[in-house]
Amino acid sequence: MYRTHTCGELNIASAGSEVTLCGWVQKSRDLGGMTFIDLRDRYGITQLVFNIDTDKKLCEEARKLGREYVIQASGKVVERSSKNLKIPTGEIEIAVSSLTVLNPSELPPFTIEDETDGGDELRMKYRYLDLRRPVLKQNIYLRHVIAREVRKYMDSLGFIEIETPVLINSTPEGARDFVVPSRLNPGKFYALPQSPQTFKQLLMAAGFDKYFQIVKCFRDEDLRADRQPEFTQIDCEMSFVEQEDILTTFEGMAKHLFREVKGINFTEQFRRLSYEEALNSYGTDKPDLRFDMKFTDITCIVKGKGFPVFDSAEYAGGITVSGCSEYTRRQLDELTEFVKRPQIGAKGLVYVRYGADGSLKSSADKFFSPCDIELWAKETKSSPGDLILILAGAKKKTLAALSELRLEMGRRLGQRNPDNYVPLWVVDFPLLEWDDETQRYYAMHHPFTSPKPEDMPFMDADPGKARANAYDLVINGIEIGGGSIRIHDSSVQKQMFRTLGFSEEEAASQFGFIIDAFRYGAPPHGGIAFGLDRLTAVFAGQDSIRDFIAFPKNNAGKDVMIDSPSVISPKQLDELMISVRK
RNA sequence: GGUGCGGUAGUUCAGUUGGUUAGAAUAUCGGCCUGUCACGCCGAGGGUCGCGGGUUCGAGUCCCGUCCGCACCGCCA
Repeated sequence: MYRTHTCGELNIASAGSEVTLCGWVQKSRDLGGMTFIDLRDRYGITQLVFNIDTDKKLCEEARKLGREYVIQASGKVVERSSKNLKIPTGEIEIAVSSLTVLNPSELPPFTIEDETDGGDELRMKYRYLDLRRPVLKQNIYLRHVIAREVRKYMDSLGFIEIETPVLINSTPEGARDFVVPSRLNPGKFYALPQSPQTFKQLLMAAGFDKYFQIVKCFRDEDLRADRQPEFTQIDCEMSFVEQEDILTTFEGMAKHLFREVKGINFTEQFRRLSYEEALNSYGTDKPDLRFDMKFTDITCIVKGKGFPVFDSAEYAGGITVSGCSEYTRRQLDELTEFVKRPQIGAKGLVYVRYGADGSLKSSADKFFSPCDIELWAKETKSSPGDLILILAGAKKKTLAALSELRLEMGRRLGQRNPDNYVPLWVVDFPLLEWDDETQRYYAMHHPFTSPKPEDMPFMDADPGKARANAYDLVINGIEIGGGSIRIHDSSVQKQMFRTLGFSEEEAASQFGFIIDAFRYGAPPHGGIAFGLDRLTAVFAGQDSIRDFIAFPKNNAGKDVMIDSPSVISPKQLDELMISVRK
């Protein structure tokens, strides 16, 4: 037996007992006559002590131990004469009587500490060392706990976890697929699933009325801090349900997770916003509702006064920032620069300072009378001490820019506290989205999403107006999950394919199996999928999902530790009947 | 495909207007030290300034190109 205890479990109650611990040398403090060693494992740190008076030879050996040596130490648990109350094991130490080096270590390229001296790039290259750091261990553990609690909750409701295949077919809709050549079928390719969407619907047709799966999904698109080419979904589907059933069931799951993982009890129902409300009030379909700062549409009242910027604008909207009327010229210039960045793309920023004394001073005073400005202040429900920020231009772009500005102001006012959680359902998404480039409609969610029955008449006349039985769960401005009630009626499905511009043949060749299946009695069904990586990051109050994945990819989709992707041998290419263009 | 920021000691960074031998912290190594826990004190070693080219008497610093990293836009049903 290598060890009797871990490095995180011994305390004052264990004093006097003989124990054996294994772990890594985190740090040694050599005081001359005595040497202290912090021994680290997954569970914590326990101090070892060596005294030259007790055992000179052993003490000499201890002095030679380098960082990250793997050792085994036996001895007696003793109460410390000077305690460290910062760590759980800080009241005791091990008076070591025998020491074995299980494996020495070369000097690691960065320090294995929470406040490491290593940069991102280096840490990614030596990810297995990075993962030794307690902060990262906690992240990975948090992910495990969330997955465990998901399984507990789902099981308690009678859901069963079913695996679906990873080698499937490419479909042209949606994200780019990762493809895998088939050796047995030369010239043919599998694709990795972007989600198990069609398979979970087939499971409904098969009568598994409550399915879930914690499953890897793959999308060959550019990466972001919150987007990886392979990521994990909590994928769920239910039969004989309406939208309300899904929202209730999975709001329950979210509440269960908040309670069990974070100790937060949500007693009230989560807020709900329609897609349209979300867009008009916050400029985005995933608003951060930790603070309000709602948009006010002032297009009508600012037009026709001779200010060309406003007169030519399709939309003008403002936000009221409380308590910022004293913003300096420099701060306002900073905000102007912020919205003019190419990523945001506003042409400029109009502001009104509503002084504490009731005075109104705007950057467009030239064109507007005090009366006009007063009307703006009234319309935006501003009061003395506030700052009103106004953007104008093309509607879609301006709403998006104003949304970014709103988030920036929320951040500046400290209203985006990561320990505060505000979940939100966004509902009534549009069914379709027009694409200018290809001059056709695309399914906003996917082509199996059902239209709202009352919007069916739009399908032929004005498809852009049709709303879907689709919903997203948003927490603190992060899209955590989304789903829909699916189409189970083959005539509706045919109508959908028609609206998307698919011929019967195209629909049959791409989705024939699901169309076929639905001819044999598919139940009404719907579902939802949550991003486990994002959910974990949000629970830890972080923006990037990379530190919640044991072995993530970098910005360019590479794993720098194993140097992937890489070239394959001519022999392999030959077997796959593939030639690579030079 | 595009925008921005960055690349200097093992590591994290500083480096002024282009000017002497490129610095600090930390890590490492050696010495001292019996209650440390960010131990302390003394000393030492450690540099292809990402790479290539250009301007200049002289380039870490300016210019061009290129590679790499991060964030973002496009993209992500």
